[in-house]
Amino acid sequence: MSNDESLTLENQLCFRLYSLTKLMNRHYSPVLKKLGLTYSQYLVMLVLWENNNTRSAISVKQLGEQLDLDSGTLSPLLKRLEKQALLSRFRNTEDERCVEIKLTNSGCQLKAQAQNIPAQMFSVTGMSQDELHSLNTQLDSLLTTMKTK
Amino acid sequence: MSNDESLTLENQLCFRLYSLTKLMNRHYSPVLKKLGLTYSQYLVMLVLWENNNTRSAISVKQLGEQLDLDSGTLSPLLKRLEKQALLSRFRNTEDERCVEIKLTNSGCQLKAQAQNIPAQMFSVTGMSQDELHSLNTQLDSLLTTMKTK
DNA sequence: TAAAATTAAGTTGCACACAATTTAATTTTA
DNA sequence: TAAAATTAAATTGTGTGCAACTTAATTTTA
Repeated sequence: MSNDESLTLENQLCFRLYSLTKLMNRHYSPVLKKLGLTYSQYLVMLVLWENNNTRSAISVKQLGEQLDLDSGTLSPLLKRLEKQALLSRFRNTEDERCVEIKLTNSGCQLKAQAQNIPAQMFSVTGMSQDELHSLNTQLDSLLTTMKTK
Repeated sequence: MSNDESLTLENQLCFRLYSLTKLMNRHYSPVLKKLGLTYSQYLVMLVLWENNNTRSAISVKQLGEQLDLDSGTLSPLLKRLEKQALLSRFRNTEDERCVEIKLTNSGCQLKAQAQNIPAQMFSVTGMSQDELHSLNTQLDSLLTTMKTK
């Protein structure tokens, strides 16, 4: 491919990822709005639900590692979720630099309302389980490569 | 897969797309910074370069259709590019509702500095041309499906 | 152990995305 | 053709992402 051809929208993997991410967000938004969540807030809740976080806590730093987000993004986002009473934030007594996040009961209960979202979103893709799995594998390998470069 | 398993980060296509888009952006940013562009601004410039836009103009609406962005995003972004003297904006005299965008000479000249970016980014993916083409095809089909639902 | 370095959150500032609204121009239609 | 509807940009407000910086706590090291 010539330099000139490479420099077009339709030849760019990145534009496809960018467009798909926006499109995904637009499909998630109306569904998540019923739970009072944005997509990023939903990701945080996924991590907390996954760890059955009502009992044990997770630090902002750990959350940031799992979601690949820094405190500049997470701090205000977590404050909004706290204001909605979905989680609570408190300083670790052993190490006062760390802030720990715990689900409230209502944050834990919200999980029930989210149970059908993955299936709903899967149906929007129009893909088979096999196609989805294959695409996930390719994207994982790309993620791994790009993280190390 | 159970509802509970579906509701985890690692099982979500969307999280992969979201993470990859952010990762791509982090690889583009330092490269684009040398040209004084953000990734979104780069996309706009790609469309303008592609249409050899120094002579013929393109409306904000057309730009928005190609990039899937609305005026709420494009209007301030285009103003910033105008301030950098990369493009000019003027009302269409036939239909005063429309604003037309034209590259300036310096905006057109910037293309030369962008010529090697696609190859540079391709190398970051670590993929072969065949793998890239295959992934692009899969993402295109997903884009098409999700746009119509 | 006191000073220097590191670490974790939080803050500030900038640039998107996008919903919702506003303004002005054009087109439709009653 | 005057009123209603539509269209194109721009504006406003909210919520990310992230770079750069600040603050406070902890760890390292000289």
